[in-house]
Amino acid sequence: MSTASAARREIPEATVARLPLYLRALRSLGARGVEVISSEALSEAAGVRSTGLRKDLSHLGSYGVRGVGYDVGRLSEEISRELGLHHDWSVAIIGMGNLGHALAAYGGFATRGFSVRWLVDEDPAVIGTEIAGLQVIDFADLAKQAPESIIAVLATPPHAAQQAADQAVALGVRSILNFAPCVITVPDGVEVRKVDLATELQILAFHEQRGRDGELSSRHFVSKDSGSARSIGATKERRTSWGEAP
Amino acid sequence: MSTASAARREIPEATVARLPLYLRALRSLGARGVEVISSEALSEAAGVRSTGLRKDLSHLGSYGVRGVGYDVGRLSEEISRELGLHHDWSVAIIGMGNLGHALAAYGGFATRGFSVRWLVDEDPAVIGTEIAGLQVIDFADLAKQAPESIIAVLATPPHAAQQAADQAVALGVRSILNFAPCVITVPDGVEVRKVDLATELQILAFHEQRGRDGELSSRHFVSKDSGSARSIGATKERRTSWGEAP
DNA sequence: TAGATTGTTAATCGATTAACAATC
DNA sequence: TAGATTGTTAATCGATTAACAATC
Repeated sequence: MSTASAARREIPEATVARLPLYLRALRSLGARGVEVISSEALSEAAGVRSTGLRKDLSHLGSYGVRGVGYDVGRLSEEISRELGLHHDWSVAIIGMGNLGHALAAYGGFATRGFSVRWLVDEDPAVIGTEIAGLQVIDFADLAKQAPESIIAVLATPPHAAQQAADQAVALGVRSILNFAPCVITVPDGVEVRKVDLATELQILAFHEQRGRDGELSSRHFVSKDSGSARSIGATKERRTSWGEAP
Repeated sequence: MSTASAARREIPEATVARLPLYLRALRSLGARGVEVISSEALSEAAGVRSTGLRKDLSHLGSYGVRGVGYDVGRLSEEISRELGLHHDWSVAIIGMGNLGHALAAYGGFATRGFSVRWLVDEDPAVIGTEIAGLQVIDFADLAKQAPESIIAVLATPPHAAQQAADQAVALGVRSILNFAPCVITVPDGVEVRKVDLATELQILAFHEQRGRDGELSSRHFVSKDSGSARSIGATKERRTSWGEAP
């Protein structure tokens, strides 16, 4: 399927991490009927610098038109393809506590290429119950039902995370999103990304503390990671209620 | 309170982002009765390289003893102080959908220096209800009750996030953790960090796709961001059930 | 053609790693 | 003293920014 010209471009890790932001912005623009957009405007919508955006996109190839900009639909397609979103990914959520429960019901995955298809727990009191339209199963059942490649979302308490990760890996899982606030160890070839909510708050606390102390020196708190604080004047559509989760 | 020697050390952003990981590992070690630890062992528990750990700690000062290691209690204290965790931070969660609900009930904040004290929504059907022992209030009430410095956790749907952020900022909030999958714009001096769940999955999908294609070239997927995939042989305590969230 | 905007090259900046001298 | 381990300096690496030539 891959042609000779498909020599695998190396895409910098920092760029990969931003592609989803561009895609998100493009989809939103597309939904509003925007068909062509400049790097300047797109970068603003994505919360990055235009020069960085162009550099990032240059790693994918040349999909823009000088003097004009980028075709929103075309660029969405190309980024989707690059991210591997042309087929849907199946997700298993492991650990049905508060967080696992919320993630199971979270609507934000389906719209972005992921189907939550399995909910796993080891507590007999939870197994068999229905959450967000799915039956909670145990690992043995997951092994039977999930021969294909899946992404595991770990939402167990920390003391159970390593064991759960081991079981997932034994099933062939090679991508894990870890919400448990602990380090998990996996074999080579398995990728782990982590989201630690309290860690994020602690980083904010650090800056807030520094900020108050150093008030008079009038620093600017332009965080590296968050990025979004950087851009000014981005789209400002408002209104409506927010009873439902993001 | 600050002495002349308290010339404000600049701590690199990358270091700040890792301090919470060190603290987490130290607390866990301390709870197990470990009193002294080498940079080598601590780095493994935290999922980083020992050389990086020492470099990070050197920004805080010299709290280790050559030939011996670090005092677990002392280092915990110093990092806590550096992060501003010697007083508890108050958190307001904005948006009581699935995710906001789960975050309100999430036990992992309290143990790490944060008190969730306010739950905010604008839906009259939700305001006044009780979640995790707290009454849901509206912004007007929050304005009355929260004169002090607070951290806002945004868990609204994307279309409502900017407005909610504006209202929070108007109340004096200067630190925002944004779970809504959109860019929000804030004035200088306000810091935003973001957590986008679908984005994390898309980054994993990218690597998984690459991995399968490039199988024969036997790459190693050592992600920059996740870091935890790097260390091998870290602590492996197991067992017990995981009915509850992390 | 003139104006706009991309894609790329070069310069800067920051973060990681390696090496090792200091010192317990 | 000998062995271990920190803290720091220098080298490498990668990511960001600036500048501008290519070109629609």
